[in-house]
Formats: sequence, structure tokens, C-alpha cells
Amino acid sequence: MNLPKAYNAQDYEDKIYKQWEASGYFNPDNLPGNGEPFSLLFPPPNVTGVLHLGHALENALMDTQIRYQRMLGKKALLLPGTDHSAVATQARVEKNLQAQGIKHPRTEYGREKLVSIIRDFAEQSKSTILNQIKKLGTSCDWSRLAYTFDEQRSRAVNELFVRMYRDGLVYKGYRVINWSVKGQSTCSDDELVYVEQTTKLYTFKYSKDFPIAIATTRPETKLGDTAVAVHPNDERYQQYIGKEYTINIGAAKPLVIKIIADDTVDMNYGTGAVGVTPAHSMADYDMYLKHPDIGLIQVISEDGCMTEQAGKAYQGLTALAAREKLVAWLKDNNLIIKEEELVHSVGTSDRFSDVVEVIPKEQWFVNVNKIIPGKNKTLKDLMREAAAKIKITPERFEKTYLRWIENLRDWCISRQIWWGHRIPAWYKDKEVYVGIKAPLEQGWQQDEDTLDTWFSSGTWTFSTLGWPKQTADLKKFHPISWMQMGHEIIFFWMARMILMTTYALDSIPFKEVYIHGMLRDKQGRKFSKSLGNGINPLDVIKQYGADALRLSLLKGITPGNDSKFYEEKVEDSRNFVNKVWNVARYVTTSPSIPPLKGEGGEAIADSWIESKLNRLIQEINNYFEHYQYSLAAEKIYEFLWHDFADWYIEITKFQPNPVLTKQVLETTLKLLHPFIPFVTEVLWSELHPGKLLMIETWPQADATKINPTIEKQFADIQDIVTQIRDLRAKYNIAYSTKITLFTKKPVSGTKDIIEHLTKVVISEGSGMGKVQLINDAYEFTLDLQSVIDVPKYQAQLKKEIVELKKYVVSLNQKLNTPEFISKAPARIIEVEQKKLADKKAILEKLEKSLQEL
RNA sequence: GGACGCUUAGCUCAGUUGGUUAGAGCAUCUGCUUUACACGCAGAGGGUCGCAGGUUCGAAUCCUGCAGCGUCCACCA
Repeated sequence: MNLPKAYNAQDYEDKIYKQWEASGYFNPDNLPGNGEPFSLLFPPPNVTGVLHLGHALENALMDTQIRYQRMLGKKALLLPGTDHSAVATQARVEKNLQAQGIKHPRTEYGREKLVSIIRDFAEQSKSTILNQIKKLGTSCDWSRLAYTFDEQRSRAVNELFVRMYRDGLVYKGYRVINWSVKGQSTCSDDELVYVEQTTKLYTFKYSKDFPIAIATTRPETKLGDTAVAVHPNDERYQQYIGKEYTINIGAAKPLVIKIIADDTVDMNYGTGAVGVTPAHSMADYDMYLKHPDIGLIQVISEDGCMTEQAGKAYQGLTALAAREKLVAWLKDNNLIIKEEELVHSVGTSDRFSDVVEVIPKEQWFVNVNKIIPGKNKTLKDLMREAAAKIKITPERFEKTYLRWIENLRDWCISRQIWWGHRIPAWYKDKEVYVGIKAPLEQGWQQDEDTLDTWFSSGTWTFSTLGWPKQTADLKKFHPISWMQMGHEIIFFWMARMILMTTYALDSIPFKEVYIHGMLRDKQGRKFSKSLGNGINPLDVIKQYGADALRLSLLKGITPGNDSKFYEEKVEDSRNFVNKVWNVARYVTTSPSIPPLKGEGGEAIADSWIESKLNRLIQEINNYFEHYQYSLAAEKIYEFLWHDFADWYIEITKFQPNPVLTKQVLETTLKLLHPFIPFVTEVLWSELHPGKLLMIETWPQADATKINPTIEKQFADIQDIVTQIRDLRAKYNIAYSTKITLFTKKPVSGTKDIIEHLTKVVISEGSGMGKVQLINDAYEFTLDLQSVIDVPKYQAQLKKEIVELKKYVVSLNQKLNTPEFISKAPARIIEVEQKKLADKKAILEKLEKSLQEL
């Protein structure tokens, strides 16, 4: 075997990925054996651009999990896919077009042409993304590749829409919705991004005679007020409840304001009274539903300007201009009582980033509070019940999810954009038809609107498996065994999948969810286009390799918590990958080193490494079960580098055991494979030409090999070796300088190890030297006087003695405390007593050492 | 306003059910051309675990309060 000194990932990764693909083992149907199915589903990335490092983290998590499961012998499926992400993609393409000088893409191109431009963009983006996924080494089943907007998924979406419509869960209604003026489309409550803004809060009266003052930050909407709400128990306003007042503040018709009682009003805030504008506030609309007689007046239109109903003086003005004008009028009429600055958050559109207006409009909604026919439960109930059946890691996110359900309103699912699933509803005169396909007769017009992208993503766990057909895949792989996602997507996606699946399949969508944190840059900022701090994973891969990138993303993370990305981390992982490479290179090329005569020392090192290895396997399996990838990776890192390479391999240089060395290497490669699949696979093909590591059997721990006594003995040897090395380093004794170690006690099994690792010569029986090396098991005298600086060493010893004395005193005190003796468990007392005895012995020897010098 | 999270070495973070003198990587310093690896080897220094109380024989770990940072939610008009 002739491997280069340094591992160069670029020389191997593409080749290895092709081998994996060609093997067919990404597809669970081709895996050998009769293992249980294990399914894992890609959160489909948006086809709005390229994958960023956050996606790389997700890929690393998923692929590590699926490779582990595959090696456990399960029928492991990682199903890949992408999301057409309706609004996001259309907004993106429109922005691009506008940058090219196309001011109004929708009017200039028309529906068909614009959709086709978006499609081209999406396809382009999709292929970039799929290529990136391959570069990351993700072992997904490409034969099952899905897209939220492909034929199969569209069928599922339409089918579900129709079913929900027939069950009365999807309805068309006139309600207030969030409206992006810039995007000319609705958006759901969850799509709003709240931005802090300082505005003026005006406290005023509608007229001189009006009995109650109210406050608002948006005076212009007051042209559409129809009521004033007070708390039913508020004594100040009791007398007015139920009364109506006609006022005139400039609207087209004089406003009839009814005083209503509603317990959602906070008596202690402001004047304790709320001006109710049903048409332009979600909360006010809810009150209107409870008091429908107050009516609803729309004063702001879809273009963000005032409507005819707002009155001649205001019609056509932008909301802002109308505000100024109305404030001026109120001032002129001495109706303003107070003006104050107020910081509050305003909802803005996620995709078009303009302030969102609340306006009433006829739209399609999902009713979350209606009893589902035949089930005696609402969608909210189903979503709530599902939480108990799904294991969320970390658990705290379950609470977040449940609270969200409580606040959930009917979900507006229609969008006035063209990129997306067109709503399967047709109109002819006043007739409405909802069905999978258009009616056969002439004259039916399909609804112009498209569905919210999350409506399709919600079907993801089952539409990807062939639903509505009752496929074998659906039977085998649903519910999905494990999913991972970022916490920012819990409401958008996780909640919607639960809603859709519990309704359509009467089942939970997945058994377990792992919530990961957000990846941030070195300074802790989000990665974003506007900051320009984005990093393309491919650039990192090019420089350090996919394995290094993956490992660096997984190390140092804990479930649900954000992590930072920076290059030094990747470098460290790259160094580790190279270490793995060189360990394997050494193990496979070094049998020629002549064995030296040992005294049974090889038995200790061999049993020790076997013990450590089997302990490691146990730990790793435990970590995997608890999704502690970071800890698992760190443990293997530690073992491979600091146990296997630094100690065991160094010992095999004079006490070779080629069979065991190779065995340990192979087991370690298996344990590492889920994390760093490429390099381990390359090495495996060197060890076993023609075989694939990816389907090798995951190591099982042999508990009988775990031997604490041997581990303790070996730790003692390590201790002595380290002490000698420490002295060499402290007193600048070169390794070529031979120093002599005298011992009175037998050092069976350890002599060779100590001699070779420290380049000392061990002589028996004589105590000529002056430096005592002490630990629990061995006692040596080291003749160092010829080579060390004695006063310096004395000073060092004194310092150590002082510190040790302090510790012994405190330990002694603790052990003599009556409470400790009476209350601490016997196990602890025993440990502490032994500790005290050990430390005392060491202290004694150190003092003796000092005297002799 | 509510909820949640974070605060441990210069930096990035671990620390499982409370129990040896709190760990790792990076960075710093010292010494090594030891033929697998300088993407390396051998060492060293560096922390009153955010602050203040409490529970306990024993607290980084459990409880209470406070401070700073962050995230999410919300109908403060």
C-alpha cells in the first residue's frame, strides 16, 4: 500500500460518493438482511438559492444518524427533497427581474410567462442544491427524490385540500388577513416578522360629547371604528355599556360607535377603553365576531391607500398621509388629550419586508376549531394530543409548541401569487366546485390563487411516501422514525406536519424530533445575505474536505442551542482526519519493525487497549441513543488520537501485535464512519479491497474485555512515564541523554514500556539516586543529579510539598467531621479515606526526596 | 408584558442522576528534523464555574432573588 503522507480529500471524495451511489445501498430496498425499517426525511431546502452552512449542519446530523442506523443493520432510508417555497421563490425572482429593469414583472410578463421564468430559476437552484448535498457526502436515496411541487406531491396536496373542504375544515370566507402591499398577497400570522418601531401614541376623543377617551398609534384606522370596548367590570364605564353614539370625524358616513363590554380589555392600561376597528386589527376583528352587530368598515385598501369609505378628505391618500391629516384635524378640534412616544413591534412581511396591513378579504382558511366529522375533535385537539406521542429533543420545545396551539387562529392558506399549487376550486357564475380535477363542462374558471407553501410542506412525511395511494413505502416507513430541524421552523413546519398527518392518516407524522440550534458566525451573528457573511459549504469542502466540515459542525453542539462556526474548528477537524489517515497508513505499512523481547508487557498494553475500546463502544452507543453526537465524536477523537495513536501504537513499535492493532483500527474506523464517511471509506477499501464500510456491521461492545484493573495498572504506567517526561521537559534533558532509573519493587510488564517511552535505563535494586517518582503502584528512584539543576528542583519540590500539605490538612478535616461520618454513604467515605492515605504516603516520599538531595 | 435559553480558562464550548484537587480543542509559552503524521511529538502556564443568599456531610450541578446577553410569543389599544 502506498498512501501519500497527507490525506487530500479532493482526490477521493467524488470517487467515493460515486461508488456509494453505484452500490445501490442508499436505497434501503437493496440493503442485505431483514432489519427493521428506519426512516429519516430531509427538511426540504428552499429552491431560492444555494445551501448555506446551516444546511450543511442539517446534512451532517441526518447523515450521521442514518449511517449509524444503516450499520446497525436497519433498512435505513434517508429521503431527500426540495421545496418550491412559493412566496420566497417568486419574491426572489421578481426582485432579480426588477434589478434587471423589469419594474412590474407580473403585469409585464403575465402569469404563464412569469411562472415559467420562476420554474427555470427553481430548476437551476434545485440542481445546485442536489449537487451540494452530494458533496457533503449525504447518503440519501436518490431514487425516492421528492419535490413539493412535482406531480406526485401536487396530487397529494389537491387530494388533501378536497378532503378537508368536504369535511368543512377548509372554507372560503371574508375575514381579516395580513396583507403585504408590496407583495400584493396575504401572509399567515407566522410569516410576520416583528420589528420594533417608535411611534406616537395619541389619546383622544372622537368628539367633544363622546364620553370615553381612547388611544391609538394609527389614527387613520379610526375612520373605520365601529365600537369602543371596555371591561365589563370597569365601574368608570358601566353606565355607557350598550349605548350608541354617532360621531363625525370625516369618514364617508357618520360613524355609529357602540360601547361594548369585552373581558379581553385591560382596565389598567391607558384609558381602559379600546377603539374597535374590526376591519384593520386581528384583535378587534375577534371582538367583532363576538358582537357582530357593530359592523365592519374597511378604510384601507389593498394598495395601502384610504378607501372611499374613509371619506372624501382621505380617499386615495396613503395611510401615513391620512394619519397626519387626521391628527391635524383632531388637534384643530382640540380632541387630542395626550401625545406620547411609544416603542412597539410592527408586523412586517418576511419576504417582501414591508409593514403588513390588516385588511378584510375573502380568502381560503383552514378551520382549526371545527369538530371534524366522525371524530368529535378539532384540528387543535389532534395537534395537542400528538404532542404526547412524539419525543421532542430537547423537551422544552414541547411547551413552546403547545403554547403556540393555544394562540392559533384559523390559518389563511390562499396567496395572491402565481408560483405554487393553484387552489383546486372552480367557479361558474355563482357556483363553486372543489375537486382534484376541473369539471368537464365548459365555462368553469379556476381560482386564481395559490396555496401557502406550508400547506404542501405539511404533507411532506406522507406525500413523499406515495400518499394518497396506500403504498408499501407508506406502510413500511410511516411514521418517520426520526427528524431533525431548526427551532425557527417548529411552528411553520413541525406543527403543520402534525396537523396534516393527524387529520389525513390518523397518525403522528414522526416518532422523534431533534431540534438543533442556529449556526452563527464567529461573532455570534446570524448568517445573512444582507450582512454578507454567508459561506458556501463547497468552498469549505474544497479547502478542508467534507469530512472535516461535517465533524467541525457536529463537535461542540448540544440539542437546541446555537453554535458558532469558525475556521479554526474546521482546521482542527481536518487535522484529525489526517491523523486517522496516518494511523491507518502506519498500521497497514509497518509490520516489518522487528519485535523486541518483552517481559509480558505486551499483555498489559493489549488488554488495556481492548478494554478501552470496548468501553468506548458502550459509551458511543449510549451517546447515539441520546443524540449526543458532539460527545460521541469527541470520545472517538480522544480514543483514536490519545489512546490508540499516542500510547498503544507507540508501544507496538517495540512490542508489535499486528493482528490486534489492525482489529482496533478497523473497529475505530467503523465508529468514525457516520461522522467522517469519506476518509474512513477510502481506508476501508485499502484494508478490504472491493468492500464497503458503509454497510459493515456496527461494533458491539464485549463487556468481558472491559477490565478496570488493567486500566488502573496501565494508568499507573502512564503516570510514571509522564512524570519522567515532565522532568525531561522541565530540565531540558534531551531524549538522547540516557538517565538511569532504579527500582526496588518488581516492575513486571512495565519495564519495557517505561524504558522505551522515556529512554531511561531501569536498573534493579540500588537506591543511589535522589529523586523519588511515586504513584500508587510503583516506586522508583531516578538518578538525575548529573543532569538537572538541583536548587531549581528543590524549589519545585518545596512548592509541591506545601500544596500537598494544605490539601491533606483539608481532607483530614473533612474526614473527621462528625456529620460527614454519620451521613455520607460508606462508598464515599471509603474513597476519601483511601485518598487521604495515598496523599500522605506521597507527601512522605516527597519530603524524603527533598532531604536526600 | 409573558415564556424559554445562556453566563465555566484569552477564545469556542463539554460537564450525564449533587461525590476524587472542574475538562477538551484552539491560542500562548518551553523543548523536540524520535523514519505514520509539523495537518506532528513531549511538556507547561492559565478558572474563587455571572453576583448574592439557601438546601446538603458535600453544589458548576438542586432552590430563591438579582444582573447582563439572547431567542420566541403576545389583542398595551
